[in-house]
Amino acid sequence: MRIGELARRTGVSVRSLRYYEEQHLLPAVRSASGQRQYPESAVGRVELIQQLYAAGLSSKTILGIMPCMVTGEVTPLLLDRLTDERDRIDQQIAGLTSTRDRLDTIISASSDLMSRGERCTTHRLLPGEHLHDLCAPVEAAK
Amino acid sequence: MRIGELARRTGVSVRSLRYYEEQHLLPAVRSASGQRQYPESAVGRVELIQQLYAAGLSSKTILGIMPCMVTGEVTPLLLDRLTDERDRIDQQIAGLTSTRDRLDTIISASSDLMSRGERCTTHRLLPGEHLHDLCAPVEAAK
DNA sequence: CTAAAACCTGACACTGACGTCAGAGGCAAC
DNA sequence: GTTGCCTCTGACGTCAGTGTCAGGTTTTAG
Repeated sequence: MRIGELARRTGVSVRSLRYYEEQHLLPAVRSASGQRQYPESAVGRVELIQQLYAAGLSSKTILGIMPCMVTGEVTPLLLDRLTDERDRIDQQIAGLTSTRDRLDTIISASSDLMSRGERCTTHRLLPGEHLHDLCAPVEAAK
Repeated sequence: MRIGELARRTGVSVRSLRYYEEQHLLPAVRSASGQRQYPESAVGRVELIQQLYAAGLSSKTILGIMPCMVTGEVTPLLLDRLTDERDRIDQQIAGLTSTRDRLDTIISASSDLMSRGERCTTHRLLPGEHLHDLCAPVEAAK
């Protein structure tokens, strides 16, 4: 398969695929004329790369854990890296969940109040202060 | 409070605080000599900004939803924005969870095998292919 | 055979949230 | 006053992943 088809099938730009090769994430065999040739398995590999990118891993980090997916051997070092990343993602999820809940609280309270025709002006968003304390411009400091 | 203290108390760099002001996320009152003065409430505000940044919101997006936290009035438009962001975060969490599970599967299986002194060489990472299919360099294509 | 479409390399542009540096002024302690 | 730390503005640097363009070769369709 050539690069254009792989791009179409994965929804990833040709430019990105070349970049992945540059980062040694997606090796490609070259035809006599120098064109990149990919096997079927490249589709899944690109999707894996995209997923890891979406999870906030850098190309260097992906490269670091790729060997275990390439050779199928999981050394203790690789296992450590995988565990580190998993834990990082767990933390990220925790943070996102907390942010989500915070937004959700506002959304529920607001739509609740709005449905009763009231204006939400006193709901606490930040600990220890009321909404209007956040009004710009910030007033005189201590 | 001056910028240095705010930086220390929030763990955010002075540069970032100035950047937040530039983005109209964190207004500051100026002393006669031009130095920024922040009220106590700025601490919570900075933390909120950081949390939203961590959730992947851009400064423009944060600015877009900030009014409801500033004026305390939640217009239907703002409610829409909040809901959009909450939904986006939900999707992000879903993606991360799936990635996490994927890593976790590898981790469990590998440590399992390693504890039995075996080498993990056939565990399926990508649908339809075995690990060693991912070996670089990729072999001849169709 | 020829034109269009796809591919190649190399390079520069861009975005966003900062880091960093230069040069200048402000402020408290001694 | 002067020493030393804090702050100011302005500007350029960084990083990662991509977009985009130029100028040239290869493949494919008619």
